[in-house]
Amino acid sequence: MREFSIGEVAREAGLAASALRYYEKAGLLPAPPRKSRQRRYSEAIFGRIYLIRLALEAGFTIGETRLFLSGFSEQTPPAARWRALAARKLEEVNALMDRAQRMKLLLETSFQCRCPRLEDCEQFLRSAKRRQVSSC
Amino acid sequence: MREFSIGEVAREAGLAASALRYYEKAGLLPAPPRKSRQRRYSEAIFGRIYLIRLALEAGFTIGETRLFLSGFSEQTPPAARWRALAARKLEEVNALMDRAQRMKLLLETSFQCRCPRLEDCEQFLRSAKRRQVSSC
DNA sequence: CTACGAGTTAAAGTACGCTTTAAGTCAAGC
DNA sequence: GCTTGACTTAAAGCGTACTTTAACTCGTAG
Repeated sequence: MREFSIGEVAREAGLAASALRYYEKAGLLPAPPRKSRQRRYSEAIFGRIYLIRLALEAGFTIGETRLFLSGFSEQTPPAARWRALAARKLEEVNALMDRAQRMKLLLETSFQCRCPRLEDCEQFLRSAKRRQVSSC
Repeated sequence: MREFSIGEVAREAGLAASALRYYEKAGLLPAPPRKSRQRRYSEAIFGRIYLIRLALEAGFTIGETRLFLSGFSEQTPPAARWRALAARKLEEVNALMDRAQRMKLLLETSFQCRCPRLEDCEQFLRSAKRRQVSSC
């Protein structure tokens, strides 16, 4: 099986080598064997990185991602710890989606608003929240 | 019209006084008149704060929020600058909603996954992305 | 007069996810 | 032997949105 240097892994995974070292320090990646001090990764690293990116891009923090990864290896089926985290995180996701919704509404309604004064627009936005669309 | 100290405003708005001073420094809030060095706010401050929180909670940065606020006062209708910002921001919102979706999917599918080994779960999650739900 | 509570400032600290820097190690090519 | 390029480390830096700290100024109550 092929071995990869940190630079190769970084290139293939689309990350900076420094990010990989950071993940290792943070306990997201295992410390790989070395050849004359340099890290040698096996193909398996890419799967791990995929999971890490999935979690991080999904909005998990580093700590949560570590928990996420260890949630699988420590117990079968996924630990209660991970389930609790997932439940808590689902609430956050819902808040996130609300936020995105509000953001969209803010953008769209203030885009529509032709009020000359800020104070009027404030009313416009407040009522847009309630009535979705109105006149100003 | 009643006047408010920074502490009163903070209490009513549910913010820290330090946050209000921070907003002022950042150009989000106008520098209010002083009474023996202390800030005295009028009722109008609450509307302004409402807009600021709306924008910040919607995911705007401080700089964007400043632009958002000044977008109204400088021109009528809202400046081209603000429109450009809004358009750019709408793309970000869409990315945000995608992210929230992915997050939800990750949480739900990994919640369902009973794989003993991380590597299997990786496959599970990968395929979940394509097929939405499958067996593992 | 003195102590208290609330306000003032500039500057430093916080958390997160990295990146950048400085200084050094190592194998390969000329 | 020397340069080149990729790697190594620890530590500092970055951007965002604030908070905290330290040292100070007030007005009021006792």
